[in-house]
Amino acid sequence: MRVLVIEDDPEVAQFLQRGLTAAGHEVTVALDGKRGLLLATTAVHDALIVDRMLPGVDGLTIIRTLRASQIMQPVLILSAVGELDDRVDGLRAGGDDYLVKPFALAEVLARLDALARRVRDRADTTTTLALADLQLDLLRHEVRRAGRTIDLQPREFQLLEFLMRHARQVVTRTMLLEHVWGYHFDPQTNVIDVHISRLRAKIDRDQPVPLIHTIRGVGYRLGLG
Amino acid sequence: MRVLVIEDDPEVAQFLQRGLTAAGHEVTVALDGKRGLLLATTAVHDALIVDRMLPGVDGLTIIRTLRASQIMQPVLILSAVGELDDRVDGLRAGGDDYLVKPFALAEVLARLDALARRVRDRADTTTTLALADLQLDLLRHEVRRAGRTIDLQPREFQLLEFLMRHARQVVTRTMLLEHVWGYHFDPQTNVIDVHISRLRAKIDRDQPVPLIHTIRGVGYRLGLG
DNA sequence: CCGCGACCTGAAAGCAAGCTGAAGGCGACA
DNA sequence: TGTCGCCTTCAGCTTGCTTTCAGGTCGCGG
Repeated sequence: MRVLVIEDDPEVAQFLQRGLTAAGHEVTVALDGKRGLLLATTAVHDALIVDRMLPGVDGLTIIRTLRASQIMQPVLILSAVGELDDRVDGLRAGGDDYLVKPFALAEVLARLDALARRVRDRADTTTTLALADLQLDLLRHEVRRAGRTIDLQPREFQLLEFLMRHARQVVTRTMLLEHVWGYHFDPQTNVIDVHISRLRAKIDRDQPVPLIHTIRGVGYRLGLG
Repeated sequence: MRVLVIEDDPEVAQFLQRGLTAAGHEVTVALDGKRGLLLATTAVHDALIVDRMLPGVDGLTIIRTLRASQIMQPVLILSAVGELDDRVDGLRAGGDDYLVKPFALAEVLARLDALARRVRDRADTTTTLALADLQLDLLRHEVRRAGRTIDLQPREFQLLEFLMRHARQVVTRTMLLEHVWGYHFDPQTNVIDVHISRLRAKIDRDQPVPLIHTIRGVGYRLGLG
């Protein structure tokens, strides 16, 4: 699991990083809210651990901002306060679970597992695909990037859907021809290039971070980096 | 009201059974989770009262299982714990209300009434569908847009009803053929186009905002934007 | 009980718009 | 410097919209 930890106390941050890494997770740490928000919106994570009190951008503000951008990764809130009212605020802001300092590493891992399980259950009714700030709603047949709705042609939609279903993987031209076009041969034209180009113009143009990457000689990859 | 009580403590169970029966309800008691789940899925009840902590199958698990099977009877959760985390978990699992032990009989009855009322309200609104300024009254068989009554042919009414029941979602041609026409094959004609056209003429013509949208190559979507 | 007419439905045809894919020239990466 | 990929243009074709027409059904009146 790729976990983003947003925590200003370097001691706690390191404790989490070590513990989670030891448990087999991939951990990114942000030491302030601003940086955390940036990472949360631009990089892909399976879960977030966010401190309630942060210098600069407050933890709850981060969560609200993310939820407003339809980023629905599970969030585990950390708090030194532990008062009930605070808990309610946190959960109301869109947090999924709450943990009061001091906490045992085992508890963090347990709650993280619980969150992941819940997300997996939710994913059974796969009606929407998401990657960073890009999301595709199959039921509504709607694509959004950074909150803005994007109109796609049928072929473009199919193409993007396939890319999103194989997010972060390299997708070869042959795979695309087979699954998006239904061709089982090479049409000897540049259809794919053309549609990737059109998709880029709609998805990546005017965006700070491109999501469609060319792997020269191989194919394409949808993702960050 | 037919109430199913799932509670392992025989004292509490008997207390509830007596109290509810005296108040005119029909009560079934299950003393463990397994038996409770069986009764909940096989017999008809108007409401459930479920203990949070149960030997065998946990109370929250019962609720989740029921909700997953689309059993939407109102559930009142009982808990000896009374901590906030627990409440949140319970409500998130699909419970409708929460009661902390020890409780007064009057309170149980009051909450049960509240739940029943909520369900009744929910059922009332089922006779009418609405989207933006368009509304469809199933009982009166009447359609209004922006306050003006609109005459629809039977087939047009069926079509609109189906679209409204799937508002904001894409409805494919196949779905329409199956559910509005009852065809399980492609009639190879443009019936759908024709009726959509007629419906548009009545619903969307002379309106500033169209509600019926074409998703090229897929179907149609009723909604704004 | 039969016949007429209004109305509803679904098929077909013509039309318009929108989408797709082929080709060519340009740019970038190795 | 050569190869691979990108972008634009354009023509053809698919898709969907609208109108017209004919068959069928229901209700009413003779």
